[in-house]
Amino acid sequence: MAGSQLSRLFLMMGFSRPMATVRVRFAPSPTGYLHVGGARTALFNWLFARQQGGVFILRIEDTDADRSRPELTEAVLDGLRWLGLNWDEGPYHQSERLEAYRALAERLIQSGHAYRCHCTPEELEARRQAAEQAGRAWKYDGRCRNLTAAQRAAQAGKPSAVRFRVPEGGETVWDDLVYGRVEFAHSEIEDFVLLRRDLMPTYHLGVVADDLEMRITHVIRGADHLANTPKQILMYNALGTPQPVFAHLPLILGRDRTRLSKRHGATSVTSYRDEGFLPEAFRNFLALLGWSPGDDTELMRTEELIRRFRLQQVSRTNAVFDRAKLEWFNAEYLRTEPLEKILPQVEATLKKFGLWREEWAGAERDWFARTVELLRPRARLLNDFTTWARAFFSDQFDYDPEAVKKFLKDERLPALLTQLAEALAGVSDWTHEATEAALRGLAEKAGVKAALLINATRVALTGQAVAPPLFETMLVLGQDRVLTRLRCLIENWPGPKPT
RNA sequence: GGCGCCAUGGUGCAACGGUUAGCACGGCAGUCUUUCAAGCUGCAGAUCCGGGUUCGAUUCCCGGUGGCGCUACCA
Repeated sequence: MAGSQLSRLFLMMGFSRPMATVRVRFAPSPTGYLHVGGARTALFNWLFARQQGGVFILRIEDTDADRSRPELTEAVLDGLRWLGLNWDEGPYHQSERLEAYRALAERLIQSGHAYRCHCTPEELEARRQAAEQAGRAWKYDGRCRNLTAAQRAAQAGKPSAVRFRVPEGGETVWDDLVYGRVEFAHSEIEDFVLLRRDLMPTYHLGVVADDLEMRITHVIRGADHLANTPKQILMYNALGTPQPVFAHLPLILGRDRTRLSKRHGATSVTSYRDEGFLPEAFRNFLALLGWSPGDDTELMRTEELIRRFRLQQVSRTNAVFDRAKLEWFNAEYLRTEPLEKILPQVEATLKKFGLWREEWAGAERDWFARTVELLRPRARLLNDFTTWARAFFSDQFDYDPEAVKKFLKDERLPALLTQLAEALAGVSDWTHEATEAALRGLAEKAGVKAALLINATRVALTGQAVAPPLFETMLVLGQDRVLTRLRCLIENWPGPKPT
């Protein structure tokens, strides 16, 4: 038979059994921007899909009309695009599939797995309060669970919600790819609402209907959904359909160990983009929040992440978001990525700050590349190119007060720098060697340390106390600029003047 | 409160019955140097507590404590 031949073929290829194509989804609700936790969930889904040759689906869960903001969908997509998490299907919108959810709810009523509940939200709230005041844990009391035919008929046509009929005894157990065996007693699960009285589906209905419809094989989502899982499994059982594999991800916390939120600073991943983080660095950092390849490897390009990622290796412990480490990753990528991959990103950053000049893409392309190469070992964020390294791309820059204080305090400097400008003006071949010889020669003649001149000149040329090695800096700035900036500093001397 | 999950230095991860408990970030010190990074060297710093099981527990079991999550006609 063809099937068994196929099985044998898979066995020969090293697969234990022929598996259906992996299909995973990221299903954000557009109630906010793409935050770090959501981005990590999306990343893990994406890594798994890419590794398995599967399909990564994007689904927008926008059934809460009060809280969903359509324009935020675009913000979420924006974040995913920045991170390079491309999706193969979608984005699907739940708001466009309302009929399907209503039909599924009806089907569950027909099969006896769900029922109409006529309790109003106000009544429910009152009973909940009463129970809590009496010190009892509230759970829907099942008032409408077993109405007689006559009672149902009396309510026919009136607004009602649809609730799932949770089995009375027993428990639901599943084998989570991350958390292992997890079980919940049915007695702990209330008859949850599937369809609201306004006919909008709740999360549970929408998720199960869509995961079924989209043939999702693996549900990879935050551990905050752990307690939702038995409800959904109950629905799969009621529908007589196989359930997907579940893999829950530990949560990402802020420094104070509470859930990451606005209080902890940047909450949207695009704000990290705006600060000048590289997407590949951010991805690498994110991948290591709750997962490790099992050894000490940390720097992993995307291909390696895809190759080594294992859901089974995902940790069960919540992780604290460590900004300092993220910055380290970024600095590392800034220094070590192939220059061609960095240049366009520096270009985009300069454009964003209005410092870009078109000739750097044309005639002065080499100059631009050399300059970025010179600067990048000391940069931590892309934005450093427009702030700290501004003087390399613009003649308009300020002297950092700290630099002035540190390196321009010697009263002899105005005179010395005047002589230095003269000496440098006389250099005919503008090379590292020639400029260095001119400066050191002057230092020796004047009887001062070369470092005094070097440090002061660095401030003159860059406005900063920290910059690349001076003679390399002179080279990329060129003779005219160097002389101009030296004279400019002397004329506008910000340090102590000779008495 | 109930239910669930988790617990290795400040942080992220290793060690899945036997290691002087490893790596990275961060911190500190030294080195290099033309400032600052980078690099190199070194230092400090952890198995939540208590019981078991075992020749032997970070590891397995139980209890406690703590943290987090859920507890909606939100997702």
